Amino acid sequence: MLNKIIIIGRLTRDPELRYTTNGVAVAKLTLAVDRPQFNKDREKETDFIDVVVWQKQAENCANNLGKGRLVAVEGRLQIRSYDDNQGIRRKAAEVVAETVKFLDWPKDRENSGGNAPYGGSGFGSEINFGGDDIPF
Amino acid sequence: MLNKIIIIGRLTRDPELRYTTNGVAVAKLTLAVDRPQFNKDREKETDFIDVVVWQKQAENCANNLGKGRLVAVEGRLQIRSYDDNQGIRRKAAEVVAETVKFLDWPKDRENSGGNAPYGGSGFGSEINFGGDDIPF
Amino acid sequence: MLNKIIIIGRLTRDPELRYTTNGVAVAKLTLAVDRPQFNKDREKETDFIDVVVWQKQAENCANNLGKGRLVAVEGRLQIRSYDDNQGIRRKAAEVVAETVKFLDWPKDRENSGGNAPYGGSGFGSEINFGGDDIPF
Amino acid sequence: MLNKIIIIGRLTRDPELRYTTNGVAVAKLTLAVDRPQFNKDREKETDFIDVVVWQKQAENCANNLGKGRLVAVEGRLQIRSYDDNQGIRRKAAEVVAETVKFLDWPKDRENSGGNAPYGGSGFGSEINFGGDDIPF
DNA sequence: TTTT
DNA sequence: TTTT
Repeated sequence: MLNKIIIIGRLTRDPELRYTTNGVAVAKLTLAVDRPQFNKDREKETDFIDVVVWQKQAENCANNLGKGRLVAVEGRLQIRSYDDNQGIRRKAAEVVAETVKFLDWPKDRENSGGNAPYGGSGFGSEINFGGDDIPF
Repeated sequence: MLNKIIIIGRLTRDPELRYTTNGVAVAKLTLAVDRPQFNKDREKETDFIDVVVWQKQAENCANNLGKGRLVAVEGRLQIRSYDDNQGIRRKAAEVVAETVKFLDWPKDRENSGGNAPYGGSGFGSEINFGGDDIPF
Repeated sequence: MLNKIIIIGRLTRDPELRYTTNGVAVAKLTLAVDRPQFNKDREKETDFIDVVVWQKQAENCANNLGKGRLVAVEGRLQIRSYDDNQGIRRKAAEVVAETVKFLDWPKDRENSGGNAPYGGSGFGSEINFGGDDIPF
Repeated sequence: MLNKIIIIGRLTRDPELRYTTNGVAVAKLTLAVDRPQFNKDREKETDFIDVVVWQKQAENCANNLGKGRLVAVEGRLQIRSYDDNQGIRRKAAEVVAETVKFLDWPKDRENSGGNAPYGGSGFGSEINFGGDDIPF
């Protein structure tokens, strides 16, 4: 019904860009997301979260991001099932990115992984009606 | 940079449907969102949040929702400036809905405000590539 | 840095309640979260997401929820590493719940997994139980 | 029922720190949150969002943030009603912060508005100060 | 396997 | 102005 995740973290490595057999770009990132550290005595804990980015955003990430970069990812949590090389059913979790924002761009020049996957928006669509105002 | 809100609440009244001069449907909902009540002695507190829904989703809401219905809204917080009837600059806050989910539909037959504002998606786009698998 | 997920879905089975060796209650839920279906021809796709709930909320869930119930979970995505029975390093993904809301309670009498930020959990509290592991 | 907002933006001015009559620290920030710009021809649009931060986090923000700084705020949208100086009922919208993350700290030394869920705030803590009002 |  |  609803599945929304927002994470901020740093890339543990450069993005990995591939293309599907249909020629669609897809990039894989891994984000290190530190957990809040309430107890200074305990060692730092980190979740390493795989992120999948599609299409133009994938190429933007591949071209503009690298290991160590800070990003915000908004997307959904996807649980994939697959059979490993011994034929055992395994599950893989990854975040399918809707948007990727670059947070530590030098001097913050405008910076995002490229929204609008279809040339459309999905969001903020109301700003595309040629200046229509809300009639209330 | 990022502006994402998710609220669950009940409609305080029936949706109000209008059309812009360009013929675009837009609905206005008000949601009563109860705050968590930590202290049973204190009276219940509620935020009444205005929600704006566009296009096909607007008509879906107008046709299917009514006062008292429970919905989940995902969108962004928009702060609009306007001049009141005395010429004083005022601010209005509203949530511009990206998606509206109907949560108390009888028997939960599939139920949403209608996504895909442009026929495109904006989200979950990766499921539209004709069955392409992630090549990792 | 930031790790926030919100999902709405139905329990695929009754909650499983256990206690850590330190006596802390922990419940495990699995949620079926349907993906938005843009193409009516494709079959419905669903993510099955494991959710871990701690303390009083865990007992509330165990006492009040059952298979098929609709809930909203807010929490964080946790990636755990472990060695399987062949000594191979595996990863498990689960949502650690901050709050669980019951959405289809009969007549919607007040309904939540039990918040109680003071002395209760708030968020991430589960990481402070002296090293208790999830007993599943 | 559920009310969660996450915004990333820059402070339009230095934080304003005050204390309630009960001695509780509260800071007010205003964030400029740029909307995604799908159409390069249209001028940039920005939402200016008021944020209220309580307790230790308020002092952390006042001591460490200034105009122009980039932050991520997680919290809830609060709609307050009040009477203006002409006795007219007005509404004010603000985000009550649960956490504030500093995103452009020099060299990213550890950096947050101060979480501390225990004895600290967690979420919604601001509603437990014996009726203290926001002193702005 | 991991980032600052 | 307000929902269960």
